[in-house]
Amino acid sequence: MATVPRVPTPRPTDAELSILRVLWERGPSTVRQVHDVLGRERPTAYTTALKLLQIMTEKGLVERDERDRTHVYRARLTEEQTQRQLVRDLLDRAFGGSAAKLVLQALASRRASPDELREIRRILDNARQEKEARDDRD
Amino acid sequence: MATVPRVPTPRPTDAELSILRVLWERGPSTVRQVHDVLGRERPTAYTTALKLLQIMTEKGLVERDERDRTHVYRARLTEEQTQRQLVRDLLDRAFGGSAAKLVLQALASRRASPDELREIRRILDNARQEKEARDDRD
DNA sequence: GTATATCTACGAAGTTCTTCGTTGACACTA
DNA sequence: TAGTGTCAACGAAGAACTTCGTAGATATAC
Repeated sequence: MATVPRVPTPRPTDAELSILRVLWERGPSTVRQVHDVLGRERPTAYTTALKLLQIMTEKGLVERDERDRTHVYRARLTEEQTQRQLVRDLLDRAFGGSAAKLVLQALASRRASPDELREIRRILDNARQEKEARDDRD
Repeated sequence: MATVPRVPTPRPTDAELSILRVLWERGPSTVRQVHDVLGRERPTAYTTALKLLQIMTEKGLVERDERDRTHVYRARLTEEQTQRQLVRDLLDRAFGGSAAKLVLQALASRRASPDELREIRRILDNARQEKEARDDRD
């Protein structure tokens, strides 16, 4: 019986994030599968992926199914949850909590495509409508 | 004569970022001044700030004026440049390069104030106008 | 001038991060 | 069943990060 790690999951490190990306894309995976995907970008030893996944299990970043001899790992938080956590973290560490500044730099750092601009506009409209709904209700 | 590091400045660590925040706010500062500001949040030894600033000088994150016995440090990149770098980095590491997703999570992670929403709208309008200007020109 | 305070430089300890080799258990196959 | 391959576990090495103490130089105060 795996113990369920309490408390807030720590911010994933760079290597841990690269593993999470694989798990989000592939779904629950074995060490072998994770290692194979990572190896396409940058070859590393099998035990590197294994060790990382073991540590991530201790930290509560992933969960491990040990029923078979070959264990199966899956991300504990969704991609969106982790993204939100990372954004909040960056907001605090480097943007004084100003979401507007972060958006500004997001648009400046990489030219957003027209599709993306449309998408962002849609998000903003939704945010406004939600706010109006809240105001009407209150 | 201090050698000017030519490599791209590395991503600042957490402690380094907290020092950069002080330098951006105060402008060029001595170790003592940086240490005093940091100490208000979390007391540390004077030499901790000193060592950090020495390392940051080697990395090229800050520049040091050694003309006086008491050296004066200043951030090598502006706050905006660093923010852009950090956003780009996070975009690559966790968002598959999608600025729209990052904006979405920025709005979700911390309820943006009406002022901020207005500001973000303004930014978007500017982005659109710039694009139209480009299209007209081309 | 001597004592006191302040500054930089240096080294080192303790932690985390990343990588890998080795070992022993288990599975498959000829 | 002997040999080959795969797996998890473990330890350890090396780098980076963060913290601080000590030493030596220099300025300041009495």
